[in-house]
Amino acid sequence: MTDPGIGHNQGPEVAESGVAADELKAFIERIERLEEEKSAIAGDIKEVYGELKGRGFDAPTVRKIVQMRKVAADERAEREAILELYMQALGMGA
Amino acid sequence: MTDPGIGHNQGPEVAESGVAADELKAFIERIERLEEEKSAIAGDIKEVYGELKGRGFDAPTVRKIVQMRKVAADERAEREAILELYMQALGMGA
Amino acid sequence: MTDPGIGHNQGPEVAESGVAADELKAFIERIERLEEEKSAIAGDIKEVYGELKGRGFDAPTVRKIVQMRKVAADERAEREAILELYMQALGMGA
Amino acid sequence: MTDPGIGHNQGPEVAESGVAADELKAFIERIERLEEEKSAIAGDIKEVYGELKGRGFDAPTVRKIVQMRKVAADERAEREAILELYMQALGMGA
DNA sequence: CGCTTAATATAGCCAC
DNA sequence: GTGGCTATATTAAGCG
Repeated sequence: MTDPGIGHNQGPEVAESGVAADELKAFIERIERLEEEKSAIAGDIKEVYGELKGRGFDAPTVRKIVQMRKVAADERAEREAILELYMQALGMGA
Repeated sequence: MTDPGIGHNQGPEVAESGVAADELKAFIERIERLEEEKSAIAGDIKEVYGELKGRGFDAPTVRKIVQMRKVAADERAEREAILELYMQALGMGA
Repeated sequence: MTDPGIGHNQGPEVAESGVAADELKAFIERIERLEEEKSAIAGDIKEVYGELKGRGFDAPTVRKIVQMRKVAADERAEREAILELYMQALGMGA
Repeated sequence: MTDPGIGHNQGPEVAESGVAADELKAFIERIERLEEEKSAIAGDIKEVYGELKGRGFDAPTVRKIVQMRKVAADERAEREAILELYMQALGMGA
C-alpha cells in the first residue's frame, strides 16, 4: 500500500500522479458549484421571510407553519401525543 | 412549542378577510418551492459524494477540503472588505 | 414491552405508573437547576462587561478579543497540516 | 470579523501606559473564567439529556417541556411583579 | 426597535 | 441501526 497509514484512505495514487488529483479537483468544483446554488436559494428564502415580515406577517410563526406542513401529519400527531402523555404524567395536562 | 404564540401578530386582518390569508398562502408556497429546490440540490451534492466515493476517494476528507476552501474564500473576502474600509477611510474609496 | 409499537419509544411506562413520571420530573429538575446556574453566570458576565464599560473600555471590542482568544490557533494549525497533503495534490499548496 | 473594529474606542490610554492594558487583561481573564464555568454547566446539561435519553425518554420532548415550564415561570414572575407594583401604588407595598 | 451577530436546537452524515 | 459529530436552521442577545 502506498498509503503511509495516517488513518484515512487518501484516494487513488494522489501523490504519484496528477491524474487522480485532477479528477478530485473536478469533483470538488462540482460540489462547490452546487453548494453555491444551494446558498443562493437559502438567501432567496431568507429574502422571502424578510418580505413577508415587511408585509406585517410574523416570520417565526410562518416558519412554524412551513415546518408543520413539511412534517407528515400523522407523524406530527404522534409527537404531540407523546408530548401530551408526558405532560399528563407531570400533571401539566390541560 | 406547538402553539404559534399568543400575543404574536397574526398578520394583517387574517381573521377578518381572506385577502391576507391568500397573501400568506402565496408566501408559504414560494418558500416551499424554494425549499424543494434546495433539497434537490442537496440531493445532487450527496450524489456527487457517492460518485467520488465509488471512484476511490474518501468522502469525509473531501468534505473537509471543501470546507477549508470555503473558509479560505471567506477569509479572503473579509480581508478585501477590510482593505476597502481602509481605502474609504483614506478617501480612496468609491 | 408495554409500548404498543406506534413507532417511537414513548418512555418507560409513562402512562401506567407514576414511577417514570417521577424519574422524568427528577431529570427536569436537575436540568432546571443547571440552567439556573448557567443563567446566573451569564448575568455575571454581563455585569463584568458593564463594569469594564464603566472603566472606559469598549465592550464590543473586548467581546471580539475574548472570541479571538477562544479560537485555538494550534488546533487550526493541526487541521491545516492534516490536509496539506491533499491540498498539495490539488496544486493548492503554499 | 477578525478586525476588532476601526473607529472603536480602544480604552483609556492603552497605547501610552501598561496600566490600562493590565486592567483590561484582568477583565478579560474574569470573563474567560466565567465563560469556562458556563461551558462546563452547558456540558452538564448535555450530559443529563444524554442520560435521560439512555433511560428511554425522548430528549426533544423533554426540551420542550423545560422550555414551557420556563415560560410559565417567567409569566408567573411577571404577574407577581405587576401585583407588587399595584400594591405599592396602593400604599400596600413593603 | 430593527438589524446584525452569537448561542442553541435540530437534522443529516459517518463510523462502529 | 445506533451513537457521535459536524453542518444548518432557529432563536436569543447585543448594539446602534
